[in-house]
Amino acid sequence: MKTALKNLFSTNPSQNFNSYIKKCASLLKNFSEKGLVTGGTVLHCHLHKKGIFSEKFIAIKLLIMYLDFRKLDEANEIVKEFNGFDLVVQNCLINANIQWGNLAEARRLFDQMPERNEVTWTMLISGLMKYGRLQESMWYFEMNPFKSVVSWTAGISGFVKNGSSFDGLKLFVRLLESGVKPNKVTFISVVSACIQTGDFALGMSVLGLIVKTGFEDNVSVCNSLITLCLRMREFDLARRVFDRMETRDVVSWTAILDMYVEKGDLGEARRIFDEMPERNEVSWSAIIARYSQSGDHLEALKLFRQMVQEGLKPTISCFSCILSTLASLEILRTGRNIHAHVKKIGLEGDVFIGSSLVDLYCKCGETKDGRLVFDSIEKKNVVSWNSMLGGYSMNGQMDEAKDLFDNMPTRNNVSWGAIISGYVEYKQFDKVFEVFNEMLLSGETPTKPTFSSVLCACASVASLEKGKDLHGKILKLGFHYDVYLGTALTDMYAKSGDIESSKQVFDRMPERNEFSWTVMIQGLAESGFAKESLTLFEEMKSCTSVSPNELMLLSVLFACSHCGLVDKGLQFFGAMESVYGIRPKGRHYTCVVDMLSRSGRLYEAEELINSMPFQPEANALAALLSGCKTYKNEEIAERTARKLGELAERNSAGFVLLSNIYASAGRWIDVSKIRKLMREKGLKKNSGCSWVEVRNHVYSFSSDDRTHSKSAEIYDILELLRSEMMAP
DNA sequence: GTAGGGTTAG
Repeated sequence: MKTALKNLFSTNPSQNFNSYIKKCASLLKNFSEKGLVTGGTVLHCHLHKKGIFSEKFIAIKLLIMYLDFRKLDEANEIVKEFNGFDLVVQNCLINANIQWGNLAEARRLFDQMPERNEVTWTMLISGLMKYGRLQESMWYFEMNPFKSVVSWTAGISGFVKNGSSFDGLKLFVRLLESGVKPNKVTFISVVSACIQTGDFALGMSVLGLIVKTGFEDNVSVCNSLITLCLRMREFDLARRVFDRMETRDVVSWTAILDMYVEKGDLGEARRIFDEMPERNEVSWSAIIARYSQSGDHLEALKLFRQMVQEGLKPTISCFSCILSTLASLEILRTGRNIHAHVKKIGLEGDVFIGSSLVDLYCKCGETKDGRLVFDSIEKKNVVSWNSMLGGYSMNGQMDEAKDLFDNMPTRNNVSWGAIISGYVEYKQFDKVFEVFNEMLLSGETPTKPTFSSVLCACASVASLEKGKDLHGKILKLGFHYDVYLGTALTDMYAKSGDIESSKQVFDRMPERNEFSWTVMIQGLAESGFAKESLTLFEEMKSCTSVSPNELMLLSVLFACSHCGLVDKGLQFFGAMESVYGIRPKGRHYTCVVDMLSRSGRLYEAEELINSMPFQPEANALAALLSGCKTYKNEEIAERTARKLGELAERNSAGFVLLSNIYASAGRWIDVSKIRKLMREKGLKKNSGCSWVEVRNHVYSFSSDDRTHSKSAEIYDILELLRSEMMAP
């Protein structure tokens, strides 16, 4: 900005007046577009000093600039110079009012004008279209005595932008009949109408017309043709159009970049991006968005920083994309900075940015901040509602989530999925099935992730019946080829005790990932097929590139423990850190302690506990104690019980185990002492629970309360049964 | 040739 101004100030206006004026005009336009208020004001002062201000050409540019900046006093000064009744000046004022949304004022100005021209009419037509007032706009269109190609195009593109492509195309036919020649802008709008209707044949006949009228060499028309081919997934044709273009602009390059992005060829897209002669915000947005979507959040963040460093202003979509990247990485600090920046430039209420901010705050656990942003979004859409709903749901605020869900203006399958996944995550399984059934009744088709969460619920309550039902629905939709759903089905069958079906689903999966192998190895181990589990683990290691994880190794240790392969188990345990790079957790130690204790290797078990770098789980001590009981080792039992007592001070599991051990030894006085201690400390044992399934509804029962809605009746019947049984 | 219509990303 500074250099441009300096250049201008150093040239003498009288030398080449016309080019000087042109330079001023283009600078003013530039300042206006980029919002550079200072630059504009400085140039205005300069022109005033030189006395060039009276040039109408310049004065209009200044007026537009001040209107853009909303500097009304300055704008009024200029209007006064013209006594206020110049046609062009009036047109500028009408346009400004339309941009600001003051349609009534724009119409008032229009009505009181002594004469109007083509531009006056067109501005009103396109202005009304912009605000979706199609009928009014068409009324003015028909009244317009001038009807140049620009007003025809304003009408066509207005329809297209409002999603009424068909009306747009009808208007285009009328244009052809009227004898007015369409121009490049008309064709661009018409092509975009073809894209919207998805009618490729129509697109091709428009292409024919474009060639016939000689617009096939126009850069912008070709750009829109490339987009048409892309949307119709005619990638080769798109590439051909691109290749035969003589000149290409940044839009052409971005369109072809988008083609590779669309094809999922991120490598080629990146190559194009690096080779592009020029890049703008949209090109950057395209590549950043794709890195973010494909999960390479760090690369997306890197590119975003680079973009800002190169002095480009991120667009709304770019902000929203980078906010969602930050959400995935859970980087709240940077997110808050961007939030502050977005607020400063007045974009906080934007629906895209707002929804991303809601998501960011919720993913970082700050639902309150998320709610504040949500409430500030001006025109909420279903995505914003879903972000807030998902936010509550993922943070376990199910009451808030349900409340929001019930009050949503519109729901889609993502909304249903969000609330269901919350119920699954927070183990309210009866709610899961209730809401899922409601969803099916409403006619909504569940998404793959939704099926996956409901299957997880089936696995958790071991409901084979529901699981099979879901399997059927998944087959019908052709979702069974999906890795995640295949894995979820494998897990569901294994956890519901149908290990054969589980293995069958696993074997038929066209593709397996780390999770698929994990659930199958775990399923086999926990269903008592220890040898098969170990064989599968070996198969995975030798045939795939999947590397063992924490859970798999736990299953492997569990399997070894259950088929008495103590030394093999110890070998795996030893290899965990050195070979697989996984530091053993408490549960791995517990499993090995259990394995040693069961086989009577009590001293080794005790030694392992003592060598642990952190506190053992209460279960590890209990396993050792139970081994001591089996192999009658009073000495170790004594020491272990003391340790368990110490542990019990801090955690209820220890207390429960200790009291169980006392109970099995018949030491009832100690048992009641412990129970009393637990009550005093406010520790509560998680009570056991069982359930029955009646007509698609799961009823759960627990020992310590009467939560069932019909518990009074149930107890009455129990009493009745008891008296029946006692009767002689 | 000062005011009005268009294409790329989400």
